[in-house]
Amino acid sequence: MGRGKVEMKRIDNDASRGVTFSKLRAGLLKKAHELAVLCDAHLGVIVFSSNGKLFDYCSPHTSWSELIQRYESSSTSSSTSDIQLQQIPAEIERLRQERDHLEASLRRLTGEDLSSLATDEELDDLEQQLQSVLGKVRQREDELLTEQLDETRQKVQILEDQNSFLRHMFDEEDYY
Amino acid sequence: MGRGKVEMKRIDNDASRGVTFSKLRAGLLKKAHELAVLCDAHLGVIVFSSNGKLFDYCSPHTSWSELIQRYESSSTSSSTSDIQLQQIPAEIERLRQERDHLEASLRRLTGEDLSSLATDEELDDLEQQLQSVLGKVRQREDELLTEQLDETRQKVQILEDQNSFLRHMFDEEDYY
DNA sequence: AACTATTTATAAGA
DNA sequence: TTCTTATAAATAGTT
Repeated sequence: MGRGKVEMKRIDNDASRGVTFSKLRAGLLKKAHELAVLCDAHLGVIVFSSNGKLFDYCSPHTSWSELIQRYESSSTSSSTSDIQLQQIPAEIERLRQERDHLEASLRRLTGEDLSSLATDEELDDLEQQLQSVLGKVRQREDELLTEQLDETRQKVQILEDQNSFLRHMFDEEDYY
Repeated sequence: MGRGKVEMKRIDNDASRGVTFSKLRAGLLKKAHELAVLCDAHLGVIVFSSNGKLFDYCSPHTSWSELIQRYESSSTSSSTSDIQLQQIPAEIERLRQERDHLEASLRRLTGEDLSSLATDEELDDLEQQLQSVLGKVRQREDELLTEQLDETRQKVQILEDQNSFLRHMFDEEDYY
């Protein structure tokens, strides 16, 4: 990509290898981010330059320990005999599934992923649910307003009493 | 890159997200290989699709255990070499917090915990959000109806054609 | 799974 | 190093 093609082999010249490294590394991490965001993938990239400097990327809502654990459980069948250690990954997997499920519910409820609701009936249910929540919200707003009105009325009452008292005192003073 | 720009947000449609995932994943791994070969870098990429399938790349003359070890010693000053055991409790904690946060968001959005929204303004924001989702849902319902109408009209067209053809055949038969 | 109109990445030059 | 620009490459929408 650029003014000319490049052969797929190590760039000999030290300086241009460094420059190209910076450019390609930036491009790679950007692409990684795009894949993560657009496709909702969990991913990570680790890069060491030829002189040992580290660069890395990890998708949102992901961590390297998650990636490495999932990698190991996907690619190898562990033969560890330690029961406690074996139960930890199960707990992690349970939490991940719970999280993924909650994320999906949230997306549905915020209308971010309506395409997963294919039928009239499902959409109708969601509409009902939203209407019901909207009703609750409005009711809560009413309550809040009523409370505020009550408070304010009480204040008015107190102030009127004070006012009347002061006026009375003032009137009495006039007699002297 | 392509016929149109794409917003940097999760692709809602399941099918196109899958297609895009395949394309972008292939691109990412190719770029990773270019960086490794051209610039003599040691690098690795791990990708999990949103439905949990694993893909990975590791540069030539490199292994994941090497990358992880170097990553550990580059990014932390810890001398323990087992990244997994060290980070498991943190990972569990991270997932729990993420889950709790999602649960809280969901409760707010379903109106189960409106008492946590104390001010008029917060309630108003929620009302706005719900209205907006409701709008999207109704729009989606309309789309669905329109699609169904189109399909049905096409069926009518096809049946009318067949009908007319059959009628024609029948008429011709009468001549004999 | 192919095709192409476009967008994006980047090699070379300044 | 950073900016520019011509060109190669990737890919979004389409078939």
